[in-house]
Amino acid sequence: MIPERSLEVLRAIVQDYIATKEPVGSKTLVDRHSFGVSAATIRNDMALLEEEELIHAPHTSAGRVPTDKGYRLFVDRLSEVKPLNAAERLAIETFMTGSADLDETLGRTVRLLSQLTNQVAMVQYPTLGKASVRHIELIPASDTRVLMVLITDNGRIQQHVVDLGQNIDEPFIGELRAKLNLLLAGVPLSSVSNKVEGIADSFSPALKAQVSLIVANLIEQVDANRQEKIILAGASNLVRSEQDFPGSISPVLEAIEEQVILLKLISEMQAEQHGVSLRIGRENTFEGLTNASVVVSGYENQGSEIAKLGVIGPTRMDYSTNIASVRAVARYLTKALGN
Amino acid sequence: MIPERSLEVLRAIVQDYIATKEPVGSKTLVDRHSFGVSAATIRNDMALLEEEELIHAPHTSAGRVPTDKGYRLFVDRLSEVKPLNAAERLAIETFMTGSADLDETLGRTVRLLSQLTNQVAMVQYPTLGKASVRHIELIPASDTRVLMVLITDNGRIQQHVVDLGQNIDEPFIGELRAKLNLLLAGVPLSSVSNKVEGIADSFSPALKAQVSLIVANLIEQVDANRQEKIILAGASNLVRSEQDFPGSISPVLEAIEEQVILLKLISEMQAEQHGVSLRIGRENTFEGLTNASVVVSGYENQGSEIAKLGVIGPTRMDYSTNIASVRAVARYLTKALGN
DNA sequence: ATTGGCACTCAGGTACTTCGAGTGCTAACA
DNA sequence: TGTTAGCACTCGAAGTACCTGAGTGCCAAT
Repeated sequence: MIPERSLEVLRAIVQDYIATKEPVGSKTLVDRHSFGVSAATIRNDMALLEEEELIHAPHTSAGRVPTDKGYRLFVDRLSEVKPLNAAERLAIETFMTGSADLDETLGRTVRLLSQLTNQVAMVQYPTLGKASVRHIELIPASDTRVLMVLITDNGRIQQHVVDLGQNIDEPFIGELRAKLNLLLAGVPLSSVSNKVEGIADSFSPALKAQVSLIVANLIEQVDANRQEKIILAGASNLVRSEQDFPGSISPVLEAIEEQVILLKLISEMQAEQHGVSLRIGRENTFEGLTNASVVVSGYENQGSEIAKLGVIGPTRMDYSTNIASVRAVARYLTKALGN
Repeated sequence: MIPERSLEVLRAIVQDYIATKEPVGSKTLVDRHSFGVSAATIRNDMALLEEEELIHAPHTSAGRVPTDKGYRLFVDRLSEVKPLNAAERLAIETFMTGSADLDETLGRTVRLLSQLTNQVAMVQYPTLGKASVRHIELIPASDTRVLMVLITDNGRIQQHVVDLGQNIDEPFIGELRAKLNLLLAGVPLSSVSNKVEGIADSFSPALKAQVSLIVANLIEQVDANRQEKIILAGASNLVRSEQDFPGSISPVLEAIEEQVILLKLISEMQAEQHGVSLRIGRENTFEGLTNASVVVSGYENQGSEIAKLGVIGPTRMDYSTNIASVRAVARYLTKALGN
């Protein structure tokens, strides 16, 4: 068990290092904080912390820097989530009001989050996993093409154009639309492909090909929607904290440009405490993110989590405020989606 | 008038500098190229080029580097557009086939362009300026909300949800849909707001409020669509060429994250030769882009230019291949949109 | 357990030197 | 007139040496 004062020393090291970017030594520590003991005593504590691999000295005659493990202990046991100040709350309020459109709401959210944290912010589009079909619309969009619109009960709307390769028979389209809606209204997206299986059989042989085409597209669309999407903002913030990344930030930038990586990362992260999930440094198994930390929180609609949002930055980030910001933005977004 | 051989020297300097990233001196020049004259003669030519402000010496005892003006003369008069090699053409072909959806097509295009050029690539969404209405659809999306879909004759589809604040009367929606389509089919987007002006009067007073709401939303949507949009890819390429940006790349990244700046920039650029438009270094009046070059080309649908695409990189970029790539991708995109 | 004392380490800064690629100029040459 | 060889000069980059001081670990005393 690590004694109380040693943990206080760790907290002080993390805080000072985040604030100054400088490795922090025993002397600076005692006069910046009032421990009531001498520098030599602090040194003993530091030796203990080093043994526990919570801190680490870049070289013999330098101060100490927290390790990933040190940061982890800090956020889990030593840090408090800083409440946002009035200005920040105001920024959130004004940023989030007055947008009805999902695209715009999420766009604003991601920019807000990146401004608030000075990190790279990401927002995942709502997954359709638990959603069900509210309505399917088929609209002739040209001589041979039909626009298919899929509306889900969480308000998400997806559209896709299907080219039938032959002239459209409007009454047929109407009939198909009616049948599809009868069959699928209220059906969870996950069961759509089962439900529509035999539908082509109820049409005349001449039309079967067209029905199959449209149905195949519908299924593809439902599936494609499970393919999730992420939007980013504030990549330049990463460059500003470049010196925090040993080597180059290039791999980091590449990783965050690759949606697949981010989606995988996000999906692996389950809410821990405060409703926020963290990955610190090497806890990220992804090549290129081993010097980065990720802060993620879920946001909800109709009482269940539909997607996540968060920030990515150097391990030397201000966890307290970033966790607070991510959490607050997630809550406001949940609220905004409530309408 | 600058003599022929001096221009050849300039060409050699630009090419060598692009290839090596090193300021190029008279000696290296003569043994890399066969000018048939001595280094001293080349030095005389260089003195001339320096007087014309086409090249510039970073310091007294270093080689020369092209100025913005030098690059400009190079691309205007000395460079040939390199034809793409087989592998590149293949990459374009495979990348662009098999996507019907506009979003996906443009998404692929921008990634393709960034891969091809190793620069930051951008693609502007088609403007609706010259487009006209093909069809308007109104679909109840919940008890009180209506999904409005606007289809334009260039195949673009926009949707928006309107909350009527009261329960929906389906026959009324049907009537309004019919009237709107009768009135607006084939009408250019720019005239939509004029056309629909009096439409509310043809409905009973009880319904006027709802009609006005929907119409207002329609107009807003048409206008909002004139607000253009750009997608980017390959920001990490910028970081890889970081040393080409004196000071920091941070302002460059900020500039390209700011859609408004890019849109303004793009709109100012009119096609020059080869159908491609260039801005080199300080020709970009935007703060933060004064060390960057921009290569842009328009792409077309139905015979008229609908939007632009291009790349952004350091002034020390390979203009010949980048111009070729931008032009080729623009053409393929035009072709892909033809279907 | 805490502290003062002390020898030790080592990154980073400063000062100095060397090296060499590249220059501009001049005088000679074709 | 254009070209060339020769030469003195410049100056950044790289190497060397040295110093400084923040920080350390350890020990003996409290």
